[in-house]
Amino acid sequence: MAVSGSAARPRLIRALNEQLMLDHIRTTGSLSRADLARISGLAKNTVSLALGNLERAGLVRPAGVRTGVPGPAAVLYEVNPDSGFVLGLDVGGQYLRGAIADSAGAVRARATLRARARTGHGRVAALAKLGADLRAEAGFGPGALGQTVLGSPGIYDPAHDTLTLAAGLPGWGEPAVLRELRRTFGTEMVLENDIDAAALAEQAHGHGRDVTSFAFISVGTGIGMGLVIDGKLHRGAHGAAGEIGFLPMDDDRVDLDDVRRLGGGLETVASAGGIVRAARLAGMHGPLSARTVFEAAARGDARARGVVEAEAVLIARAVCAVIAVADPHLIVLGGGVGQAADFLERVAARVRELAPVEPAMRVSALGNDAVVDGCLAAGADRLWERLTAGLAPDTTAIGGIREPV
Amino acid sequence: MAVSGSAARPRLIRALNEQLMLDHIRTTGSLSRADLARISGLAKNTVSLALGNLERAGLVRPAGVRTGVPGPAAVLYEVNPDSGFVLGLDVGGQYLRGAIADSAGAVRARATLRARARTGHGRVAALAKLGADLRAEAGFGPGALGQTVLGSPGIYDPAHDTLTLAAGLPGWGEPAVLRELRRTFGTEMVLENDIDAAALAEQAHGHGRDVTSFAFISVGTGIGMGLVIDGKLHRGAHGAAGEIGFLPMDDDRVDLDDVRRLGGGLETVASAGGIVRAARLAGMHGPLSARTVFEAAARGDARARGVVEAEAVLIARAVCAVIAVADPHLIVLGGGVGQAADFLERVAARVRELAPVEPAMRVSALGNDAVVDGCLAAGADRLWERLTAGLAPDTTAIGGIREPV
DNA sequence: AGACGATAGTCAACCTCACTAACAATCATG
DNA sequence: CATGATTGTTAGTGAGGTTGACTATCGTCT
Repeated sequence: MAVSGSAARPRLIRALNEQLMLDHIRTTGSLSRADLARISGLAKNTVSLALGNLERAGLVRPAGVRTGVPGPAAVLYEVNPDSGFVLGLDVGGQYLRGAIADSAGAVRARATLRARARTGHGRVAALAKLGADLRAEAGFGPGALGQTVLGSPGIYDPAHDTLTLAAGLPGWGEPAVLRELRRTFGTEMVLENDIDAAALAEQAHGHGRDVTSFAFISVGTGIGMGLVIDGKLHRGAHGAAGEIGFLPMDDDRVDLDDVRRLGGGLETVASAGGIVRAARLAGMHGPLSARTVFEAAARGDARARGVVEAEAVLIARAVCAVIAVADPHLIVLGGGVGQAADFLERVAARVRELAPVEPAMRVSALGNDAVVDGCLAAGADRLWERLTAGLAPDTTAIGGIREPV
Repeated sequence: MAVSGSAARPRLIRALNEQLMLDHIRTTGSLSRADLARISGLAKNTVSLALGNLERAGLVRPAGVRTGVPGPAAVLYEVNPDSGFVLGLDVGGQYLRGAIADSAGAVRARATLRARARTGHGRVAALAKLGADLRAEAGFGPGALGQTVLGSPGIYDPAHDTLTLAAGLPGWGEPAVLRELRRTFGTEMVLENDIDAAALAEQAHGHGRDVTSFAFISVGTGIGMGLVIDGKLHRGAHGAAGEIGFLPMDDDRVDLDDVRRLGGGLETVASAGGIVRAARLAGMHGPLSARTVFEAAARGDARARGVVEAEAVLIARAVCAVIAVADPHLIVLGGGVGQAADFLERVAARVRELAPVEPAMRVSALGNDAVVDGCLAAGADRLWERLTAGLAPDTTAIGGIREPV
C-alpha cells in the first residue's frame, strides 16, 4: 500500500541492466559480451553498450580472450579488482585479527596480533597500525576507495551511534573510541557485532549458503547469535537482535546468590564461565576451564558428564526460544563450546523434545577468522553499493528510498 | 552478490510508473492527472498515458471532478472498487467471523456466528455459508475476482501444505479439510495463523502503523505472537515463527506433575488455563477464570495479586526472549489477558529489569475483529498483486523473481 | 588444403517510453 | 469582462532496447 518509490525514467533501465551485468560477472568470474547476452536475455549490442559504461567507470576490465570454440576469440570481462578494497577487522579480548580483500573478493593480506592494549585508545591505535600494514601489504595506497568493517563485541545502536555492552573490552564503549575509529578509518567505517559478522561468514562460505534464513549461535566465552532472515542479517531496532545471552533462564545448578550477583541470563549460566562454576558445584576441583570439563566428560567423568548434559539442556532451550520466535531454516552452532565434539547431538536431542518444529542443525565449520571473513563479506556488499552508486540514478529507488534529481 | 533479477526492458518503466500511479491513488483516495504529475514528477502526458492503461484494465475509474480552483474542472480518478474483493475469515473455537471488502479497501459486509460445528467438515460448511452470505450481501457475483484469507489457529507449513497444532479445533488439521477449503474458496485461498493475522491488523490500523518492526503478543486462551520485520510478517521456515507458547519455561508455581503432563512451554503455565491453575494452587476456590482472577486482584485479593504478578513475570520473560532474539521496535500486547487493565505496566517493569534494551510497549486497541481485519489487509495486498500482475512484465522481477518471456 | 558451419561483435532501422514545448479549453476573480 | 491560473492534449525529440543483417574469425570436416 505504501508508495514505494519515485518515478521511473528510461535511465533506470540502463542502470538496472548495468547492475545486472556486474552481478553476473561478479558471481561467475569472467564472461564475454555474448555470454552476458545469452544469460541475461538482452540483445548483444545492448550488452556491449552497458559493458562499455562499466569499463569506462573502472568497474570491470578485459581479462584475456577465450578460444577453443568456433568463431572469433571472445573478449572476457572480469571485475576490476583495483576499484576498491575492503578491510575487515576483529577486535577481541585476546586477539586482534584483520584481513584485506580487493573488490573482486580476493583476500590479499591477513594478520593476527595478540591484543596487548588495555585501553580504548590503545586498541584503536593497534587497529590503525594493523589496518595500515595490511593496506601496504596488499598494495592499496591512501587514495583507494575502501570500506572498513569492524567486528566487535557489544551492541551498536545506529540510531544513537553508541556502542554498549562491550564486556571484556574495558573502555571500548566510550564515545571517544567511536570518534577515533571514524577519524582513523573514515566516515564510511561500519561496526558489526562480532557474532553477527561470524554469521555473515557462515552465510558467505559456510552452512548458510543455501538457505534464506538461519541462526548462527555461538557458545564460548560469551553467548550470542546472528540471525539471518530473508537472506539479510537482522540487527534489530537497537542492534540487540541475537543477544541471546540475555534470555531469561533461572537454573538450579548455580546457587541463587550467584544468579543475583551475575544476572539470570543465559550467558551467566551457560557460557564457559558458567560451565566452570557448574563443575565446581558438582564437586570438580583444580584448575578448570570449559575445555577441561568437556575433556573430562569425554574420559567418562560422571560429574563432568552431568555438567555437559546440563549445558546441552540450556543451549537446547535457547535454540527452542529462537525457533519459537523466528523459526529459521537452519541452526548453526559455533564457538568453542558449540563446536565441541558430540555437543550438537546432545543439544539436538533435547530440542526435538521441546520445539514445535525441527530445524536442521549443523556445527559451524569456520575457524578463528570467521569474524574477519564476515566483515569482509559485509564490507564487500557495502563497497559495491558505493561503487555502483555513481553509475546511475539510484537503483535503490525501487527498493523504496528516493531519487535525487 | 546474488543475481537479483532479470533484464530490464523499456516496458518495465511503464509498469513501474503505472504501479506508482496506482499506489498514489490507493493511498490518497482520488487524484487528478495533474495531481499525479506533480506528486510523481512525471510529465503530464506520461501520467495521462499510464492512467489510460489503468482505466482500460479496470483498475481505476473516474470519480467526478474537482472545481473551485481556477482552470478547467479536474477529472479525479479513484480505485475501481469492483475490480475485486477480499474475503477475510476467522475460525475460532467459539466463533466464526468474517468480512468482505472491495478492492478499494471498504468493508462491505461483516458477520459473526457462534461456532456450532464440531468437525472439520462441519466447520468448512459453516465457513462456506458465511462466505457466500457475505458475498451476496456485498453484491459480488460468482464471477468476480476474489482473494480469500482464512485466519486459523495452528501452524501452516507452505512447504508441505499441512496445518498442524490447531489445538482447540478438533479435526481441523486433516488434509481433507485443506482440500475442501481449496475447493470451496478457490486455489488462491490463503491460510494465515490467527495471531499473525491480528498482527497484520495491528500493522494496518493499530500501533504497528509507523514502525518497521514490531511483535504482537497475544495472551489469552492460548499464547502466540506475530512478528513483523522490515514491514513484512515473518512466518518462519515452517510457519512456526511466533509460536512463543513453546518457549521453554520451567516455573515453580505449578507442580511438576502438571508440567510433565502438559508440557513445560509458556502456553501451559501462562495462558488463561495456567492462570486458573496457579490460582487454585494459591488457594482460590469456586468457579474461576482468568478474568475473575484478574478482577479479584483488582479488588485487592492477595492471592490473586500474587497470581497476576507471577503472570506478569512470565510474560515479561517471553517479551525478553523476543527482544533477545529479534529486538523489534515495539511490543504490542493483545488478547484477553494481555489487554487487562494495568497488566502492561507490570510486565514492562519486569522487562526493564531483564532486557538488554527497552522497546516501546503498547496495549493493542483492536477488538474482536482483529483477525478478520488482518486477513482483509493481507488479502488486499495479495489481491492487488494479482490485479496488477496482468499490467506488465512482472514488476516483482526487480524484487528477485523472474520475468516470463 | 579448402569448404563449411558456428560464433563474436557491430551497424542500421524500428519500437517503446518519457520529456519539452506549445496550445486550446475552462474557470475563478478582480 | 478581461486576466491569470490550471487542466489536459498534441507534436517533436532523445534515450534505450530489439531485430535482423553483416563482417570477421576460428574449429572441424571432407
